[in-house]
Amino acid sequence: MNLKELSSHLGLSQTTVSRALNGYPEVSEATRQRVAEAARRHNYRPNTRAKGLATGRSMAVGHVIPTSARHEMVNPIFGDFISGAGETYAANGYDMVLSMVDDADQPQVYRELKAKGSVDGMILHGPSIADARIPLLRELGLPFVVHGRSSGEAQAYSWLDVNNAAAFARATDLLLDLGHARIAFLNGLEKMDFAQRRRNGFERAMKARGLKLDPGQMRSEEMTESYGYQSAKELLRAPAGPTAFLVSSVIVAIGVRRAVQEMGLVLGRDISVITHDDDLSYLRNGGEHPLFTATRSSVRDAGRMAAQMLLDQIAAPDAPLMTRLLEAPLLVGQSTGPCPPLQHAAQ
Amino acid sequence: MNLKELSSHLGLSQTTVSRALNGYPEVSEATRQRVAEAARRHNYRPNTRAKGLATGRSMAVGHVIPTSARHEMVNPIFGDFISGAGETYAANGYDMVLSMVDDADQPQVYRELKAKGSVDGMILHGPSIADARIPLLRELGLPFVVHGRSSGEAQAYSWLDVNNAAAFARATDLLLDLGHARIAFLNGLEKMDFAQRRRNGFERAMKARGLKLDPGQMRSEEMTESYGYQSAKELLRAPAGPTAFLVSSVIVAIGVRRAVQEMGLVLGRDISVITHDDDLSYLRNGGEHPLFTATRSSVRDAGRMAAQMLLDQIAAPDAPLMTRLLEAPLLVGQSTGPCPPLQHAAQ
DNA sequence: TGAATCACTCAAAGCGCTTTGAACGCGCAA
DNA sequence: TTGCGCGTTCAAAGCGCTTTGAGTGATTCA
Repeated sequence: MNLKELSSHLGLSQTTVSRALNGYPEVSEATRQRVAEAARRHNYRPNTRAKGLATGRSMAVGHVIPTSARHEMVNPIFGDFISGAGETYAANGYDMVLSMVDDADQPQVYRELKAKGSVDGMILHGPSIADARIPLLRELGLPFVVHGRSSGEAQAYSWLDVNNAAAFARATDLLLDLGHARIAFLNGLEKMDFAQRRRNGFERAMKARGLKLDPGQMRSEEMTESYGYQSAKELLRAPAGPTAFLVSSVIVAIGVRRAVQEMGLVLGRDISVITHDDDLSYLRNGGEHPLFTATRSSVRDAGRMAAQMLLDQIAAPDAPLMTRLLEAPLLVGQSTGPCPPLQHAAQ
Repeated sequence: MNLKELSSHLGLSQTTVSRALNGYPEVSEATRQRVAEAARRHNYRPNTRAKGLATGRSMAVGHVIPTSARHEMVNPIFGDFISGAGETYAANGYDMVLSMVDDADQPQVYRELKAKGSVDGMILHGPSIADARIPLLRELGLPFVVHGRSSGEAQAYSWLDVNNAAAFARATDLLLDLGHARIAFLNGLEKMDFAQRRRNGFERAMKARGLKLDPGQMRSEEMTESYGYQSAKELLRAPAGPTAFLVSSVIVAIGVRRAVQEMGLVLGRDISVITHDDDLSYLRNGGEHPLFTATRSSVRDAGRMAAQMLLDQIAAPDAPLMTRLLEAPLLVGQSTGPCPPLQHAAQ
């Protein structure tokens, strides 16, 4: 069922039918009703491609998800982020087109999406320090919103980010307040901007108390369970190992917990752990009394908001750029406690 | 840069340029070179919508991901599945359009994608028993491939599935061989077809040894960490609790592990656990000597394959339907051992 | 009464591409 | 010389929609 058929059915011109359906004022109310009714009855939906061709808009938003080809790794937060964003798109009649591509191929993909006219705007995921994609998107003239930020980018751009530095500083402060001094820091990959900021937060808090950093207790890797496990195991075995861990994701924290328990230690008593918690649906950390003490920020909400910001920007391209900084509250759970008076037995 | 501009640049007609770029034979080799070169220089990409309108194909594939609105839950395997599928699409010039919608809205979304002509085919995720979406898609006339199967669907359709029944029967057999008799079964939601099949495998293996099923030790829930934790905790506290767990996903198994350890028991000694392992990138279960004994099947590979099956079907709609059953080998890890002679202390 | 206004409707152009059917120029056989 | 076939190129139609600019008939005003 297309416009032509529908309008000949109704004995009206395509113009009138199109206008009736798109809410233009120069159509009598009676006709509009008649048209709407017929459209419903025949389950008529304007063809997206034709509509797009005529209007010059695609009613679609692109998400280019970076994947590490080396590890075949895709960050588990994307599912939830996209699910949140998808809600917003669905509510506004937008489609979401997804490309999952290796870091190296990203610029090419952006160029292509633009040249092919597949999308009206983009969400940029996983920004690194001085991310080259930001100037690229600006040059391409596609509206975009960055999930995260990119230090080193001079010009303004739209972004939505968690206040990672503040959150990790606060978390560090709590550990310090509890008497911990040897704090291991298991960060994400530090070419990622968010990881850099978390590190800054951690270092700032440590230095504020006059503590010096121990590079041997700071790591930076892709955030997997086994990264947490291996690191914790190694660090805890070493003499003068950490009494607390500051960790970048619940998945990594689960690995840390495994190591801790395997060594016969007790979480929250012998070893404290604070993690960032993206509030993933399948990995809920508990509500009132969470398992892990954590800085929490729902990545699904972030998806919803980022999508809305992008749609606003598409609707009003000349409106000023928007930015949004979300605070991540620190929720105390069962994984933190005062620093034990005696050093735990190494090994 | 569009066709018209490009061809006037070259002093050729749009016809010739279009044909040169699409590999038609009636273009001289010299012209083809010249055109290709110019296209490259100007970074020309045919506009997707225009091309789609002219050809009647959209060069896009739809994935409709079911989300449980109630739990804001999206199955964590989708990220990896889609990442695998995305590889295949990218290699073949297809886009992927994603809708994340509540179960209840699914039929409407399929109808709409068809009516709007947004996609040339679909992957159907998370089939339930007698899933109504299968007849719907058939009726709509869209090529589709099901990830999983749907018992109760009479007519043929394309699918790609793991042999869940066999895998879970094999896993159960191993536990029984190790002397376990009280085996708790933490299944996924049993309205899901895969969960039903896993249950069948489990029950078949139990009955084959003349064991009767204990409904009190069989559960069925959305596969979260806390589901595993809560269930294990409750079951292990009860008198005559299980000595082994058969579990539907690594996430759930992690919850079980937490409960086991919290109760002072040792995994692989006091309590055995076998789980299904989708080989998620951020939750690798270890290669040679895995942490969990598991039936393993890479959901990323499944994505790759399902996507290829769909593209084949789009290319040759009249070819016979394809189906593919993947076996999931049982890899022995550290979470299984002989049933302990004495019952472990309850609580 | 005629002109101007208004509310509504329409035919046709155009979005950027593919594809049909026609045309063109050339060499070769008759 | 004509005629044919071949290799190559082209003009134009059409995909399904929006939107411009032009009616049309009824109503109002002078």
